[in-house]
Amino acid sequence: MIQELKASYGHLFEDELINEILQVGTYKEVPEGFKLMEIGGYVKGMPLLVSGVIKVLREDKNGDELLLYYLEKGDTCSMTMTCCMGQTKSEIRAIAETDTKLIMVPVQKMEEWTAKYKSWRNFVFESYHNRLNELLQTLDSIAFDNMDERLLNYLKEKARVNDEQIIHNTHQEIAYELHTSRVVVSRLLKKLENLGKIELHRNNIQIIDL
Amino acid sequence: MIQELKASYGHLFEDELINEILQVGTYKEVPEGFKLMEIGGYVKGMPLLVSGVIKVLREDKNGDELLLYYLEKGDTCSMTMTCCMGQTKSEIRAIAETDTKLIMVPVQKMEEWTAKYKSWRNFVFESYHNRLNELLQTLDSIAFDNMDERLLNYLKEKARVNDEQIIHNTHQEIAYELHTSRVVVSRLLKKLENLGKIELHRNNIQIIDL
DNA sequence: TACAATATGTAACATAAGTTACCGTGAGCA
DNA sequence: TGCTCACGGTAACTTATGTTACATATTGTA
Repeated sequence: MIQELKASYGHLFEDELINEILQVGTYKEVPEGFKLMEIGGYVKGMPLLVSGVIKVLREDKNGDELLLYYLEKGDTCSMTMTCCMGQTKSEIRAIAETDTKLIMVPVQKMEEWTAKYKSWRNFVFESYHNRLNELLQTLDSIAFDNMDERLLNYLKEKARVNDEQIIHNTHQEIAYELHTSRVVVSRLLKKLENLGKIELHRNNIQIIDL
Repeated sequence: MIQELKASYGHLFEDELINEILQVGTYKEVPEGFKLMEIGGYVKGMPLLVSGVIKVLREDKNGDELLLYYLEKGDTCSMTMTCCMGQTKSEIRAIAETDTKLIMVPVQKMEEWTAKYKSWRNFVFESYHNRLNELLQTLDSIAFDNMDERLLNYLKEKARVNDEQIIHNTHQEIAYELHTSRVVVSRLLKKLENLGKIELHRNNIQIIDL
């Protein structure tokens, strides 16, 4: 755990803080698809992402989903932080997009360290900053872009976070995360294929040139 | 200024912090329509809202706007906070919805007080929490609701923050904040009038029963 | 009063997206 | 092998929203 921590957070945190994290934090490995946080659930700890990707989702009245953003190495979940402080329930769902390694820190420490460590304060504020901006970008995309642009962004982001030129998802799964229907996704994907930007295969999409 | 501050924040902050704010803060009154923050602008201070309402807007590629949420008495602008810390530019525009009284605090103090005062930490975190949740609600509305529902929510919110049953806006202004066209707003407003929920007049809308 | 500017009403049409229905294909399994 | 099922392709249609155009009404003001 110590190497993992230092590799991802060593440049951010002073040694003393690293040591505190080692003492109270618990190391966790979760597989792809693992549900780390459910809507309405209470938050027991704050996750420090060491490797892997976590997707953060929002749910509508009918139980359908919408992808908000991804968390990556070095990130933490701001939603979790706010929930910790206020003792309120989670507003979002978090699911491991890939196999993921993380360190869970008890919520009480969070406030303590904010007073004690400047590096921790910076980390927390920067984290909020990043998350707010990601949320704004998602909002932009939904408010201002047509579905074809949103789909394009989705494919780009997905390829980026997974570091792969093949998207391993069915049209139905993509439709779900974009909060639209499978038919619409198939239609737009076919357009992209005709433009030579992608190649469609069963259960996966090969990215040619986005 | 001291009465204003104590009235709005006295129950939140300890006396010592109140005194510090009085020493370094500057009291400001701005009229309706005053632009407090522009997109791309750098942030000089953090606003503590004493009275009035501030609307926070996002801009698209064409320069058109979208209302994100309102700030009210006791609120502060999380975006500002994150910008202060990171020395980055503003992602949003903030405009006084009504005549507004506020106290501006220099950005350096922000970090200092986070270490020093537990009440300030709580305030900052709660503020983030509220803003994140408001942003999520806005996103829900845009992603999941039809325009008629969004319009209804808009009218309700507007009536609430201004504490008035009459909305003093043209259809064009409403369309602008909802990021749609005037014709669409007129159409949907007329529907609401036919349902007996509102009465339409020139330059204002009387709310009957939303 | 006459005029210009602004606000609103409304029709007619265009387009993006959602919906339903049905088909063929390929993968996995009995 | 043959069956089932998930996946993807596509047509046909509906609906919400955006667009263009024009009429009418109100307000302020020269």
